[in-house]
Amino acid sequence: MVRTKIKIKRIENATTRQVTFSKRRGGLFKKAHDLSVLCDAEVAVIIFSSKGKLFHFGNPSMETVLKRYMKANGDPKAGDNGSSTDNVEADHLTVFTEKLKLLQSVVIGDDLERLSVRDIIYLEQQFHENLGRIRAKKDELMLERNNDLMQKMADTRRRTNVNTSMLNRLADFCSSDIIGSRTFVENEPADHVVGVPRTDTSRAGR
Amino acid sequence: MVRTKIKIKRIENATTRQVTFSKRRGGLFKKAHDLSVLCDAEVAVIIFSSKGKLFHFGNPSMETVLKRYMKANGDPKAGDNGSSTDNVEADHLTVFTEKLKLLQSVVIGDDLERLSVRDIIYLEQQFHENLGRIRAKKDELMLERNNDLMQKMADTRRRTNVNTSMLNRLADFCSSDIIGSRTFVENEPADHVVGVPRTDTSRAGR
DNA sequence: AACTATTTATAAGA
DNA sequence: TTCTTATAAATAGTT
Repeated sequence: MVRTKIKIKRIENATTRQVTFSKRRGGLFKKAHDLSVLCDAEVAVIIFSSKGKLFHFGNPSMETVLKRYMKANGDPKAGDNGSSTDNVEADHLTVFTEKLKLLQSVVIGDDLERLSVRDIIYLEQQFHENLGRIRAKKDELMLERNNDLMQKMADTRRRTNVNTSMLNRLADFCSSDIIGSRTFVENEPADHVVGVPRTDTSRAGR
Repeated sequence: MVRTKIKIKRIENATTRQVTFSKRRGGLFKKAHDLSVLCDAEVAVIIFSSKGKLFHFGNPSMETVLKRYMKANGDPKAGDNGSSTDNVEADHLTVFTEKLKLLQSVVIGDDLERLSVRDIIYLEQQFHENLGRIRAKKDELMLERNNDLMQKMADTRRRTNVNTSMLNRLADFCSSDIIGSRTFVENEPADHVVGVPRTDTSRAGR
């Protein structure tokens, strides 16, 4: 985000992690507060630090929001509650995160320790195939996006050139016998084109 | 925040409020996710829109964080109930199968269609890293297994040789002057050794 | 804790 | 809704 861009992955250095936690916790609470005020929403945020310390924010209050959540979503332990567990639309990022987490747990957890050679070869194959699909999809997306960009640049250049030629004609017309012919330069060379960035599937092993 | 700075107070225009809600909800979930990953924290966010619709985010899961919150903070209504359903350790093979199924759904399902370029690059990275771990683990396992095998073969050969030499001595003793010296052949050449199969981690990126 | 150089989030407009 | 863009806000690394 700032002096340098960082990857969203666990910060290894404990001090840095603690500082970042403190800063971002404050930021998250502020965002939660702003959202609840601006949009008249009820919001609760619960955070446990890696050392187990609890922080929370609730508007109008933790209890209000949690009770409402239990009612809407079904308290897992507190007995029944009519019907309404599936009208919840989980956020897309949540779904994505849930799946990734599970994926991590397959490999990071001790599952890997307990697998047989046959299982692990199967797992390797699954990951390999999926990686291929993901990369194909990525290339497709990036190519698409680049085509859009090139299209836009072409449009811009065309418009610019039209303007330039009009200006030139205007200049010719106005000043042909006063200061001689003076033309405006184009502000873009004709071959200023964005190439397709290399997505380079062969380099996979970074 | 942008084209103009706004005051943090309820947005009166309903359309604007709805649009802002949608944008900021996404932003809040992303920040919550980033915090949990970067700082190894457990985070839950619950949002009710002004029209009563529920949205939530939880890492590692809503339930995990909420239970922990109840325990830490004292659940106002549901009295404690230590250890009921969550200390059950499911069968290992079942867990593994479940996880693989979920893994499939990440990529085979239509999730892939809905991902942004950023998400997909992240996903690629995850798969790539995990594939590396899996291959390393596989190598380790296979090497280990091979060492075991070699050990066993060496033992067997040693025992065989001992037997052979005993038989030879017995034969010498019993028949030295009946049929002359006859020795038993060893049943294995000395350099019959199993090589380590190539598992080739350099091939990671295809 | 304060400082900034950057990145990220986002309000308004299309 | 989704995209674009100018600008505000958040924040990583540094002091």
